[in-house]
Amino acid sequence: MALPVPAPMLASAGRPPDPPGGWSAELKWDGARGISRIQGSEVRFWSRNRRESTSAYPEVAASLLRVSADRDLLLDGELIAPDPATGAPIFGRLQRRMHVIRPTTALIAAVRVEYIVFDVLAVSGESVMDQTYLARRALLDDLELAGGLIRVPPFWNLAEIGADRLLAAASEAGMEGIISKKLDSLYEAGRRSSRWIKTPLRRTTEAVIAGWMPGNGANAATFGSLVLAAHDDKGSLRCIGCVGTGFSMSARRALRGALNELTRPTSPLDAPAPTTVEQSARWVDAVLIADIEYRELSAAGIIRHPSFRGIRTDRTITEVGWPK
DNA sequence: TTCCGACAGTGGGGTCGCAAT
DNA sequence: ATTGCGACCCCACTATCGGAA
Repeated sequence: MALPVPAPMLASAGRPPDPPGGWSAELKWDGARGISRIQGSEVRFWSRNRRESTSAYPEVAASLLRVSADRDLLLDGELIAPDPATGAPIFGRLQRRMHVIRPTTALIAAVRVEYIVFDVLAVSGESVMDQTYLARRALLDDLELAGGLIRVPPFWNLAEIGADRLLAAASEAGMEGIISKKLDSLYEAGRRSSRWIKTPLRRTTEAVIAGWMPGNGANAATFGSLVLAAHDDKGSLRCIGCVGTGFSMSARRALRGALNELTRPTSPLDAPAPTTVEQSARWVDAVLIADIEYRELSAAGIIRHPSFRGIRTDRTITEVGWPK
């Protein structure tokens, strides 16, 4: 009988382990998690939430079938869409494929998808999740799956390569960070484990607080998120997104008090914000400056994965330039 | 009839705060 | 004191459906 498809093991966030002895490290791929099962001539994919996604990636399934050579396998990895120019995975590109149930051949040709296999969970129908990561990686290498749209990524001994060096290399290659994995750890299906630690590369910027969005539940009395803005290269104050995380409850209350004093009826921005913001925002005078941490700027100039770090008092709003 | 906007669904993610350990 | 998990948030993209053009 087929093994039930496990939910993937998840990494907790944090700095790379120190001391680094007994840990491996690899690059973090910006894509969508994919558990795959090869059984006879059938290949199927499941997402992080165990929703089947096979039909979205028919060409990847075909490629995986060719390299699997009739072995019964359960694999864990990441589906990515590389930038044709640099090879670095671009999440936005993958999104053009992710939700398309029956992609046309034109779409498949336009947006190449690759499967990065970084773990093996079962061989010949037998679970290997109770083997160590080091042992599973050895098994994975023996399977010789690389080829076509299938890649088996390298991993390093963290103590030998050094976290700082690998992070710098990740940044250089346009990757989203690194993942450290304890070499003797077992596969903890469905759990966010401290034996896998993801260290994303993040940037910081300053942003003008232009308003706030109402909150729900515990945040109904304060705010849901802050509307952020910055000056573009022409000096216009434009919305760069909203931040709704990173505040303690006491910071939320204090900020809401300060925002009440600054209320104004109209937007302080020089250009309209995105529709959803325009519809619900409560505007304030543009005088407060927030420290923001984020992953990257989207194509539309909106910060992705923002979190609030604090209020800056040593700057004036004219100094707040476009995030880099 | 065609086009567009709003909305839901699914993917990715970050934190806080409290209960359980 | 630490850890796990639920409850809040964030952005982007596609699919869908109803109403406007």
